[in-house]
Amino acid sequence: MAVTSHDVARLARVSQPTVSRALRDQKGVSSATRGRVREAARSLGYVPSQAGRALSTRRSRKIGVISAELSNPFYPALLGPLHDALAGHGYRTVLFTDRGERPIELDPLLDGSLDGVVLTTSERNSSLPGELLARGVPFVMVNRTVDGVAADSCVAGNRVGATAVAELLADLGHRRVAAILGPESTSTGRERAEGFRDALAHRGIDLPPAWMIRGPFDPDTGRRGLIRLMSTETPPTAVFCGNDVIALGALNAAAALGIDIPARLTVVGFDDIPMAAWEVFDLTTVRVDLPEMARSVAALLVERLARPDAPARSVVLEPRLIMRGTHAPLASGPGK
Amino acid sequence: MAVTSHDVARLARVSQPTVSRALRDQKGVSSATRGRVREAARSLGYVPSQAGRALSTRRSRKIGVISAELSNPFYPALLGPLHDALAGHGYRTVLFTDRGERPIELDPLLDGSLDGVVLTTSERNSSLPGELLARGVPFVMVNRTVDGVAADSCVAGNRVGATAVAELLADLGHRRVAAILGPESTSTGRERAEGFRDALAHRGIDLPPAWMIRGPFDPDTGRRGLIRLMSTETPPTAVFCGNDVIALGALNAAAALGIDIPARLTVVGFDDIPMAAWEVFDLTTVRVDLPEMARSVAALLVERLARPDAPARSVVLEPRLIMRGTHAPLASGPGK
DNA sequence: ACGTAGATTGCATACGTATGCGTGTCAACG
DNA sequence: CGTTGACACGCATACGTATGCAATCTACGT
Repeated sequence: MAVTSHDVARLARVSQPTVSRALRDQKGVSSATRGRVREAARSLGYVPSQAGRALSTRRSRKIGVISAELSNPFYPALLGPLHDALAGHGYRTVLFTDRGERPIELDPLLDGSLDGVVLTTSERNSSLPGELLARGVPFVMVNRTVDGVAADSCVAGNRVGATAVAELLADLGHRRVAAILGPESTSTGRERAEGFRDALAHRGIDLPPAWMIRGPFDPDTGRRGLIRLMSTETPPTAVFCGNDVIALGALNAAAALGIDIPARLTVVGFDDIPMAAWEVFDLTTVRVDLPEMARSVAALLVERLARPDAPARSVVLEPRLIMRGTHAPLASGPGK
Repeated sequence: MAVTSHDVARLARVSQPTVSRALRDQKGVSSATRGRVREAARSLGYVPSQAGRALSTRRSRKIGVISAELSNPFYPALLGPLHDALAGHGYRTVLFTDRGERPIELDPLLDGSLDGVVLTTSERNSSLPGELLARGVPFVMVNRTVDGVAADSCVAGNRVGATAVAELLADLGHRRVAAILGPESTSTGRERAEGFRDALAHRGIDLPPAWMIRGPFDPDTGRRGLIRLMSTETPPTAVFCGNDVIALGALNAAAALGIDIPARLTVVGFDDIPMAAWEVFDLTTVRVDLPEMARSVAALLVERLARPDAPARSVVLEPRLIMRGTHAPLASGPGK
């Protein structure tokens, strides 16, 4: 049924290897022959089989990317640029979604059908990097890292960013400050939490445990977290969210509760995903340059493929505060 | 470097074909041998090569899914369930993103490395279905269809849904009604537009061309459309949006313009993507059961794979109005 | 004891492409 | 005219798995 290079060879009256060489513009084929082969291939609608090629060359020019579910808007924001960056290096992206439920399926990553892997969802104690390392599968971690694994990675300056937020809130006069954070089991969750708490402490502001709420990086965490925080008698006047997705959830809860933002409550996020700039949110946040992160990851991976035994490298992207509309000075007036 | 079935065979002191049979639980292998092979495979960490398997069986158990960019929230909402539904039938999903710019790359769809394809982004005049048909690649169109191609498809009842919206707006007393619609070049764009216009006409309400704004199914279309509509001297009192993503853009513009929704303007969407239910939007819309659509598509494709020559089938999902907070009766009071 | 059915296993090969190596051709050069 | 070399091309084979078929073995019935 399918057209193979043998069919093309027969039509062009050459051998199959000559077809292979001609179509890939290798030298050793006369231009007359090349023309005949091209024409034959075109007229038959020949498309080289990737399976055959991969088997023969042991390379697929495909990169596996492990992502959380796409319904979490952070991941599309990262994956789009990543897809483009890899394409720029001639690699196709194969997406694997990692719903938390059960561990991700290993076989498709290890069976040699991928030239490399990008990990975006690793928990700090994940065994996946170790597996890949043991199998010799080149990989890069992005956004999150894993404890004690010497591998290429590209992450944001989480502590620096969180510190900047703490400074901002302190400068605005806030003293009753809370946080709705990501899981302790992720590097981003932990580093942003620590950076924020430490920087607040440095400014003499205490962050009581009850005001450090934890949950997955999803809108529901923000929603529930905010409801809990605001239902106490003396609620916080500012909330730092572990990422934008959590912050959007918090803003939704605020809308549901009728809480005026930023007049009554300051909310700050982290990442600056595209939706943060939407007018209904207008979220003050910490920008992580995701396109830059994507480019950086692609470059790291490509170099790793070229030199498998080179020492591991880590790239840290410095984040930047983006001032929008969800922060305000502490209301000094008559208050409530 | 990689472990092959030959390595396993050597260790288990059997032939390679026996390894192949043993690990796939075929009959004709004694349980003693099967045990030895299993153990050998386990101890070597053997993972069968998909490339080799695909080459030999001519099947990959992979389905290609063509989607628009993931930054458009409609697609994650459809792709998540679709991924699950296909997985339920034992198929893996391979994602291809179709940015409008240049036509999608054909070769990876035709080279035999996919058992089937799901099209989500077709323009009405797209040549892709024809190509797939000519090549004998099984495929199903979902959400959108293509003119004059007899192929399996699963779509929403776009005219019915749009009619329901028109009825609602008329019942609420609105007479100055506008629409911000998707591209005429898509079946959804056209059917929703026609259904809406016709149903309005049936109720004696005219939809002047200037109030039928067209654009891609993205937030910016909604944003710009609403700004244009509301900057006339007698703006509409209700706007129907071609899908939820456009509606969200419109709501953002309304927020930016300080337009009170629904008091001053009714906005209705189409699809009921998860974000429509977020409190900050609380969008009244037409629900398309995307999980059901996904299941239906998966079933259609699986049956197509089983019987390639069966007649084409079309499934239409009946939509349902979801009343939330962005619609209201026409303000009968003193008005502005 | 002998034939036979059934179970277990190996042999040979196919799938489609890529590549090392050998062969043939022809022009240029001595 | 013989030699050398470059060039174009084909032959053989490898990549890893699956499968039709033949071979071997076991057990059983007569």
